[in-house]
Amino acid sequence: MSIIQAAFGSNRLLNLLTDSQRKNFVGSCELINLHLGDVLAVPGDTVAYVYFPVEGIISWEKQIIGSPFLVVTLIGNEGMLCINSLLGVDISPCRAIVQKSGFALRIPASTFMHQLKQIADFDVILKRYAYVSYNQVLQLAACNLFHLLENRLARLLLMFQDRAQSDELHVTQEQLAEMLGVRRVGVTKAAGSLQRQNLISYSRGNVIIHDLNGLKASSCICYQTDKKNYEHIMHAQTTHANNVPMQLPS
Amino acid sequence: MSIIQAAFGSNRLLNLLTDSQRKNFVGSCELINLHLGDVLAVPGDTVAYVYFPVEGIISWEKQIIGSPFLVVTLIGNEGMLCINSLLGVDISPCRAIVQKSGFALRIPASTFMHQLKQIADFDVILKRYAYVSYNQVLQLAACNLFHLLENRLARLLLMFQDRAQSDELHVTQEQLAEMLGVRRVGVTKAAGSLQRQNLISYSRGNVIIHDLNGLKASSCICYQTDKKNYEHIMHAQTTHANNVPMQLPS
DNA sequence: ATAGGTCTGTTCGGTAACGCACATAGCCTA
DNA sequence: TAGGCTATGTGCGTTACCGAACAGACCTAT
Repeated sequence: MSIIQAAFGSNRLLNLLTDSQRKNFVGSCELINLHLGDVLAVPGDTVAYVYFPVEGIISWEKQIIGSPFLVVTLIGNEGMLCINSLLGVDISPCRAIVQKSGFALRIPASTFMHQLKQIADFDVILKRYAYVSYNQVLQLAACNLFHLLENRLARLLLMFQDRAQSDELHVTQEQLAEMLGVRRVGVTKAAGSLQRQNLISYSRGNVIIHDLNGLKASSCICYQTDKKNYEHIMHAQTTHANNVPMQLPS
Repeated sequence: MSIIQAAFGSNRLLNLLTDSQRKNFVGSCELINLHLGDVLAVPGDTVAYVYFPVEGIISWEKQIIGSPFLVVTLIGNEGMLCINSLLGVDISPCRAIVQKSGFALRIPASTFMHQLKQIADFDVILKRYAYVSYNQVLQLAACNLFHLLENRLARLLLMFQDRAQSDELHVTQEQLAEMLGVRRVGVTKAAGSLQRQNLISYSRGNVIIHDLNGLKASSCICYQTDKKNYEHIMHAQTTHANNVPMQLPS
C-alpha cells in the first residue's frame, strides 16, 4: 500500500467527496511531511501549493503593518490551506506555519484550480469551507474586542487539543502570547489562573489538559460557536460523507 | 429611460462586467430604495435577495453571543450584499442595516446563483471580492486588538466619507460607539480629540470632515490597507473595467 | 559541578479602556 | 416660553491590559 493511499480519507474536507472523486483528486497530490516551524505561506507572496493536512497543526497568521503576527485560526485535518486559491487569488493574505509536525496532502495551486472545476460539487464543498472560515474570522474580530485574555487562552488551547487529538500540547507561554497578540506575562497570569482551577497544568513548554469540560466552560463561547458552525455548514446536505479509517506511514 | 437603466453602471463590481453582461444581469434586478434603518439581512436567517448598492451605505454587523453587534464593514457602491450567497450558503452570518438612504439593485438569491454560473467571469470577479472581504475582516480582527479607539474612530469616519462621497455625515456619537463596540463616552473623548485637532467638527448627529488628509493621518493604517487591497485585487487583469456615468432617479 | 540557555513567576508604574452617574447644551413642540 | 427630548460633556473609581525589569527554576552541555 502506497503512502498516498495510506493518507486516503484522512482529511475531513476530502472525505466529503465520493470515493472515486477522492481517489482522483488524491492522485494529483503528494503526501509530504510537515516539520515544526515550516513556513508554508508568506503574506503577499504567490502560493505554489494548496495543502490538506492529514495530521499536525498549521497556524494561519495575519500581520498588520506595525504590529506582530496574530493567529487567526489553527488548521488541522478539518481544513485546508490556502483559501485564497479557492477564491481564485494566488496571493496569500496570511502566514502559515507548522505548529505541530505531521503530514499533509499537497497539490500545486494550478492543478488544484483545475481539479476544482473538474470534480463535481468539489467547489460547492470548498466554498462552504470558505464561508465557515470567513465566519471564524468574524468571530475572532469580535472576540478580540470583547473577551478577556484568560477566556481567549482557554479557547486557543481547546483549538490545539482538537487538532492535536491529544491532551498534551507542546507549546510555551511565549508562543501562546505571540499567537494571541499579547505579552508573555499576560499568558503567565491567565495560564496560572487556569492551572489553579485544576483545568490544566504546564511546565517548560508542555501543557496538559486535565479537565476538558472545565476548560470549555472557561473558554469564551467562540470555541463552541466556531465548532458548531463548521459542523452545521459542512454537513448540511448534498455531501457524500463517509469515514475511511486513517492509516499513516511510519 | 427606465429607472433600471438609470442605475446601469453605478455599482463598481458590476462595472467590471462587459456592457452586454451587465445589461443582461441588471435585467434580472430591480432598483429599490434603501431607507435609513432598513434591515436587509438578519444573522442566521436565509437570505432572500442579493444587493448591489448604487448609492447609500449599508453596515455589515456581526454579533457574538453575549455581546453587542459590531460593525465589520460599511458597504456602498464598491461592494455587495451578501457574500454568503456567493459562497453557496444561503444563511447570513451578519446583520445588514441601511445607514444612509439610497438605492440598490436587488436580485433574488436563487436568480443570482443562476446568473453567477451563466455570465462568464462573473464568479471570478465576485470571488475576488470575497477574498477582499475576507482580508478586510482579518484586518479588523487585528485592528480591534492593537489599535486605539481614536484611530479606529478616524478609520470609521473615513469609511463613511468614502461611501457617502460627502464630507458631511449624519451619525451620532451613540451610533458610532455601537458600531465600534465601545461606550458612547469613549467616542465623545476620541471625537473631541479629533475636533481639537481641527480634523472634524460635529454637533447633534452631524459630523463634518474638515481635513481629510489629517484624518487619514490620525486613522490607523487599516483604512489605507483595506483600500489598497481592494484596488489591487479587483483591478488585477482579466477585468473589463469601464465607467458608465451614474444617473439616478429623482 | 558549573555555566548558560530557556521557561516561568513577580513586581512596578502607566494607560486605555470600562461602568455608573450626573451635568450641560441644543433643538422641537406645546 | 416652558418643558421635554436628544446629543454631548465630565467626573470618579475600577479593571485589564501594557512596557520594562528582574528573580527563580529547570535543563543541557561542557
